[in-house]
Amino acid sequence: MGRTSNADERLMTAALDLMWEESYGAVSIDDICQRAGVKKGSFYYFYESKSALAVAALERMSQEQRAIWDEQFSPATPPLDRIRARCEFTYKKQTDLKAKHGKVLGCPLCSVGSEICNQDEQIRDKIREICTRSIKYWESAIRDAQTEGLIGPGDPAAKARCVFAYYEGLITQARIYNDAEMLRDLGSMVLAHLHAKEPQAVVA
Amino acid sequence: MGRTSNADERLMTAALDLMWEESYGAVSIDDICQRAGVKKGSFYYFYESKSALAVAALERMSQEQRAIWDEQFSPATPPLDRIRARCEFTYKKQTDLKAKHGKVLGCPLCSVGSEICNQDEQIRDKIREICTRSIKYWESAIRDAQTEGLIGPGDPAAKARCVFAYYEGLITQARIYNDAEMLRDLGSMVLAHLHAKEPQAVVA
DNA sequence: CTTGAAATAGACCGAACAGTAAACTAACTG
DNA sequence: CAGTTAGTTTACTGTTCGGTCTATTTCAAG
Repeated sequence: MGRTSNADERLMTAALDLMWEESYGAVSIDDICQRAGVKKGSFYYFYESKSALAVAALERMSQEQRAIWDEQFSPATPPLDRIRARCEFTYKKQTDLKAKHGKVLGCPLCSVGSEICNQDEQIRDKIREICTRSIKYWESAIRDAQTEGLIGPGDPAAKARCVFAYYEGLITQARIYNDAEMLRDLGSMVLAHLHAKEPQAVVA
Repeated sequence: MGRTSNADERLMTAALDLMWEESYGAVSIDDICQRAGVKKGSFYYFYESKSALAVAALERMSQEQRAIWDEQFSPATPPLDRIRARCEFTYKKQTDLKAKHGKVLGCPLCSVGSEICNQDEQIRDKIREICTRSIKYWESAIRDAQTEGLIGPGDPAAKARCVFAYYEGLITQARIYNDAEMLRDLGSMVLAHLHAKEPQAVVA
């Protein structure tokens, strides 16, 4: 009944893209509407605020990425290979984004999260939720690696939080310095961080 | 000749505080003027824009911190102790900031840098400059530690960038999760990252 | 004490902003 | 095809924003 629309999805796409490229605060509702090809009236028909749209857009992104994460961190894959796969994917993705936008965009969880965590509770909570969810992938890989004796002992959850901080920290540096090549050896760097025995044990 | 004023310094203080607490984009010139007790006319007498003020405020902060860095990373101190001192200082500072503001504020270089690096070239360049400068402290400590055989070989500059990314990444996580206790063992975590032989080799 | 430079005050402007209201259009449903 | 519902459009509001302008105040040097 009634006419159909995908304006809500176009708005999510536009909002995520814009706040990823620039920042949450630098993007106005008018900007989002313009990029999405949606009029302001329709915006408020679907979302009550920019904040609500951001929450929806982040959750959608998280769900879209889920299959990729599940594949990369498949228990059928040797645990350290999972980490390497994730890191190589990230390097490739940041490289592609730079080719497309001329800028390294980094990770919106980190850039937007750090920007709004003291301003907007809804977005902050959603980002925390997504981060916590993704740390579970790292944690599981670390636990499996420990079981196989590939890395040393110690609380896998704590190690996962550290690896996540390192991983996101490097991506953030790549954004600030606009240099995707800082992520070329991301896999080796992360595995070295975990004290994993490595073919090349060079890069710190 | 003419009257004197410290309004320019009050503006720098207010601007840094506000964009540290919230974000660059969330703070208006009016907000800064109000907190500084300065009228808009005076603002534009001293600075040509919010961006110019931010650059000045960041540079001033960097200069004010310089003595602290020089002391913590004094070549008279054993290299790994320098790193530990810096990390303990950071933990204490973030704890104090949380007690004062009710929120973990993290590091403005990272939060503001990640926010505006694709928007404002002046601020971005200033932040890169300050980051690059502070990485030199880490690099020198790492090189000295290598000389003393405390950590393994490998390009000290690259290692320093990694440590910096890890250090800032952990601080960013503490901001997002509003949990200063994530930084309690910052020193041990950073030293473990560097594969330094440690009294307690537990935390990853 | 005078004079002029340094600094302040605050009114003002236009643009951009978030948000509203109501008329209008398209499509499915019976 | 008539009615209903979902979605769209546009014009409009009041506010906040960045930025300007000019009159005024303060102070220190001559």
